[in-house]
Parts: sequence; C-alpha cells; structure tokens
Amino acid sequence: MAVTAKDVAEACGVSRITVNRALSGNENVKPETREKILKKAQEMGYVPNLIARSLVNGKSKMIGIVISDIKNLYFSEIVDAITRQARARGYMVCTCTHDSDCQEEKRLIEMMKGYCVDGMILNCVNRGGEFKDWLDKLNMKYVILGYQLLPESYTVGVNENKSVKDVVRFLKAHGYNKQVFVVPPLYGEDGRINIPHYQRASGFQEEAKKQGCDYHILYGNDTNEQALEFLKKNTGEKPVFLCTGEMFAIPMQKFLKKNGYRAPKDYGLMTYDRLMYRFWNEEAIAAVDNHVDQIGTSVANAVIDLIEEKEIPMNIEVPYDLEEGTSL
Amino acid sequence: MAVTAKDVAEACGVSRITVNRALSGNENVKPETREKILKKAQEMGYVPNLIARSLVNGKSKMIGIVISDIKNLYFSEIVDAITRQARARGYMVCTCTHDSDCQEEKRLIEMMKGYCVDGMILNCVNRGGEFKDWLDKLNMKYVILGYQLLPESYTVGVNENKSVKDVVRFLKAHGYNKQVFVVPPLYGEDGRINIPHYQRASGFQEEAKKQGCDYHILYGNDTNEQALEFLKKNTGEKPVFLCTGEMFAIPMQKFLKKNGYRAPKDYGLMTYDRLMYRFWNEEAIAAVDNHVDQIGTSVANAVIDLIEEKEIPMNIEVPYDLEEGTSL
DNA sequence: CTGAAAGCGCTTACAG
DNA sequence: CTGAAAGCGCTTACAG
Repeated sequence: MAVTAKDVAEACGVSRITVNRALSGNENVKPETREKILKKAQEMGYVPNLIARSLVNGKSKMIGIVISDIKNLYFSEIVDAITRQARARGYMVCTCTHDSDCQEEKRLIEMMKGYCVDGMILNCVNRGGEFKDWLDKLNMKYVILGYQLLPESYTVGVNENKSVKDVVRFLKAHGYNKQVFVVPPLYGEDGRINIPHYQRASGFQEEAKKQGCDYHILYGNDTNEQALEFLKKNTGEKPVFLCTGEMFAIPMQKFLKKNGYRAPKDYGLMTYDRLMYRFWNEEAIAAVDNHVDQIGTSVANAVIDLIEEKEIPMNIEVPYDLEEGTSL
Repeated sequence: MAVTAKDVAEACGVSRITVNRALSGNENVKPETREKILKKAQEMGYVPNLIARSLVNGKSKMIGIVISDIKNLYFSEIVDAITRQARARGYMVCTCTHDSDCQEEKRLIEMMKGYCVDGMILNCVNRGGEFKDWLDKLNMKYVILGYQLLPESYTVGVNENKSVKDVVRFLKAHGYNKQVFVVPPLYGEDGRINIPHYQRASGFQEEAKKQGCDYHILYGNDTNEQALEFLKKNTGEKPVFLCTGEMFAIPMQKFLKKNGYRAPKDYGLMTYDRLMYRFWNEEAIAAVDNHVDQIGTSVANAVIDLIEEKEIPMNIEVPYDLEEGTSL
C-alpha cells in the first residue's frame, strides 16, 4: 500500500513521532535529522493519510454539499464558488445530488455524516419542523441554501420578498404601470411548495398593490401562450413581464417574437439571474442579478465559520442588483 | 461528539463487536439481542463512521475528480453523470478544480491521495512522460478524461481523429465540397498544445485531402471576422464551417447573421456538442454529439472497474453521433 | 452466540 | 532533542 510515516521512520532510523514532527514543522528536531527526514519523505513519495488524521483530530476538513442537480446552472455556479472559497480556507468539498428526492436527500445527509464532513451545505427539498428535528438530531453543522428557507436554521440567500419589491418599483420608475408576474406552478408534483417562488409572488402582489399598479399573475405550464393572449387582448398601456427565471424568460421572448411581438417595442421584459447570458453575446434581458457566485462564497464562509466556532447571523442576506438591459 | 458503536453497546449492555455484527447483518447474533441493538441504534441516531472503516479496510469508497472548471458545461454534465453512476455502484465523489494550473493540479491529486480516494478521474493539464512518471509514483488508480490523452494510461473519451473524418464525409455527402475548419489557437498562453483540438484539426486535414475537398482552416482568436472575410471573397460553391465547439459556432452564426449571411442559405454550419442547446428551443445547429453523459458514465465505470480489479481496455472509445440540424 | 486482542495511520500528551 | 504509550472508531481473525 501507500508509504506511511512508519516507512519513512524506518528508512531514516528514527521513530515515526520524529518523522511527524519534522514534517509538521515542529522545532524540536535536530536540523540534520529534519533534513534527512524531509529528503527521504520526498523521495519515497510520502503523503500523510488525511483520514487517519481526521479520525484522531475529530475534524476532516471536508465540507459536504447536498443539492438537487449539478447540471442546473445555478448549482454548478454555486458549487464552483463554494469549492474555490473552501479551498482558500483549507477545506475540500464533496458533492452529491438527490434530484429533489426527499428520501435520497436524507440518505445522502446521513452518508455525509458517516464520512465525517465538518459541515454541510444543503439545498433541501425536505421541509418543515419534522425535517428540522431529524436534521438537528444528527448533531451536524449545516447551512441552508436559501434565505429563511428552514426555520431556526442558518440560511444564506437572497431575500426574495424584498428584492421583488425593489423590482416592482424599478419597473414603475421605468414607466411600467401594468406589471405581469410570470411564474411556473408553485406546487410541485409532490404537492410541496416552491418557497422562493412563493416569496417572490407574494412580495410582487403586495408591492404592486401598494404602488397602485395594474398587476397580473400568469401562472402554470403554458405561460408563453398566456402571455401571447395577454398581449393580444391588451389595450392601452404597454405591459412588462417579470419572469421568475431565464428558463422561462428566454423561450417566452422567442415565442412572442415568432408571433410578432417584440421587446421593448410591444412589451417590457425582466427576468431573474444572468446565468445563461454569459454564453451569448446578444442583447441582455433586464434582470435581477442574484450574484450566484457570491451566494456560493457566502455559504462556504458561513459553514466554515460555524465549523470554526465563529458567530454568524442566523439568516444571511446576499445582495442583488437590478441590471438594465435592452428589453425595457 | 457523534454516537459510536461503543455508545450503543453500553446502552444495550453488550460489546461493540456484537453491535457491529447486528448492524452488519451477521447471522451469529441472538434474535432478541439483534432487535434490541437495531432499535437502540436507530433511537440514538447511530451512523457508522465511514472514515474509521476506510482506515481499517484500506478502501474509502470515494472517487476523486480533478478537473479544470465545473462551470464549464462539458464538465458539469460529466460530473453529474459520474456522480450518478458512482452512487449506483456505491461510491461517493469528491470534486475539485485546478483552473488549468499545472501546479495546482498536482497539489490536488496529492490531496486526493491523502484523503485515500480509491481512484481518480483526471482531466489533466499536465502532459507527457514526466507527469506520467510522477503520477505512477503515487501508486493510485486513475483514468484520464480524453481518448489517448496520456500515453500508457487508462483513458476514456471520443476518438477525435476518427470522428472528424466521419464529419468530413458526412458534410461531403451533404454536398459540401468546400469545407472550412474553425478552431481557436491550438496552443494556450502557456505554450502547451490542446491535444483534442489538434487531433481534430489533423484528422480534418487528412480526410479532406483524401476526399479531394477544397479545404481551409481558420485559426486564431478572430475566427468570426475571418469567416466573414471568407464569405465575402468566396466565389462559386457554398462553403461549410465546422466549428470545434458551440462557444464558437453560436456567436459565429449570430455574427454572420448580423452581417447579412445566413445558414443554410449562404453557408453550412456544423459544430461539436449540444450542451447549450438544451437551454433553448430554437433551431439546432448540425452537430457532432459526443454524448457527454455517456463519457461520464463510462469513465465512472472504468475507474470503479479498476478499483475492483476488473480488466478494462487501456483506451475506451465513447461513441458519438452526427446530428442533423437546420444549418446544413 | 459473544467477547478480548490486535491493528489501520495518525496525533497528543507525557516521560526521559 | 527523541521516543513509548494511549487512543480516534472501526474490522478482522481467533478464542471461548
């Protein structure tokens, strides 16, 4: 098997403790001995066994990430940011995906515990107090991806309720009084609610009402068609569509274009995130940029702070920006 | 800290060995004792410490993935496929990224060894015999992402030299005798060659010559402009551009469109991969589909087969498809 | 059916 | 400056 400290020790005619001391930079080693050990270790290709070290130290320097799907651009960008920040602070990252399967999520979290990760970052599909109790019983440190997503837990994310209110005012300031919020079904096939989308939808409603806007909500799996109907029937003011994601905004833009409606001539368009945008050099849709990389960096810092026993706020808000584009 | 087998044993008034036997499904435990142990373990939230197990078993059931950048769609798709296949075979995955930094790649590989991964999947930026020697000295199992990328190593990928020849014939069969290969600089800033692109370029040249095509190669950072010039000066036959990636093909298509040239009216267009395509519902560019998910599945299987001491071929070719689109 | 012993590779006191 | 001892949580023989 692999070369161990013991092998190096034998090759040098000293004890493994001395080898360890030399390698760890401890001062109490005779310079010549140290030299010899370092040289031999190098020669023999000695790499310390980190899991043995974990076992005795009680810390693994590993962070577990349990998310739904890494092919999703949102997550690949977050995982990238987490990986970088974790490495910068001396941690390695293990990622696994549960495809929004509640049972699988629990299995993976237990597995992460089994591997003794020092902390976990969760994009949890399980919800509510029962899950929270189950999680706490594991006695692990964890941070939830998503602002205030799980009660009484450490969370990191954008305050969706607040940001959408900014958007309403932003659009109003751009002269749009007729505002249409476009959102896919809030409830999944399993009957569970999509909390971030719900936070946006309810915030939109509150603020649009408050601002005296003529507001509407398009909801469901056929929002493209609904939007087209809306434009056809619309009289008077030009409306703006606020889509809850690029996955909806971009196809909608194409669909409407095919049917003779163009932004910003016939309607305004705004979306969330600019993840796909980086692949193209075309006109930008106005967007709420949630700075996904910052979310990743923040959540990595949060969980590492927890691990290192630093105090952090319960719910960390990551800032967002409203970005102009050519679609308003 | 966490609940150990010892804790469960004490709670049940038996030895930890008995606990272990009950939990591992060993038959030699009195049914009542087993019942009691299973119940207590469940109650106490016992999760076996997998790194302690790794230490004694000499295998961690972890696979290390060392790649350049997970934000790259190619890699996020591969990592996704690897993760799924690895889980299906009982392995967990640790991923880290080196941003094409040769030193960092070596550090990460050593770190993976330190964490006792049973095998590694590498998208290596280091090349050549010296690296190969260094790698082998670590005495780890590894598979390289990229067909025949590192000599005398297990590799998995598409046979680029072969596939591009198919493409040349495919385009010829579509009536294109004037073929233009579009490739970014083959040498990076660091002077190292991009082997897959080189394999494609040289295969293209060989086959185009053999087929008696009127062939050209556009090469560099301004291939959009070069393509436009080419079309402007072009007389006679309609050419086809074969781009080495969507990152080049899609912007080129847009650029040419802006300048009044459209595919397939004024030119033909073919590209590699359909990774971005899944985000859109627009017309498809004809493409060599490398089935990136299959590459991921294959490379996961390859490394796990190695770990489990099964025989596998040195270089595994993953099949590709030539996909029709609306651009030819 | 059950347990005491040895060991995986390391670290952390403690003794010389 | 150097080493023997104990222990992290588990598993694998071996003994009763």
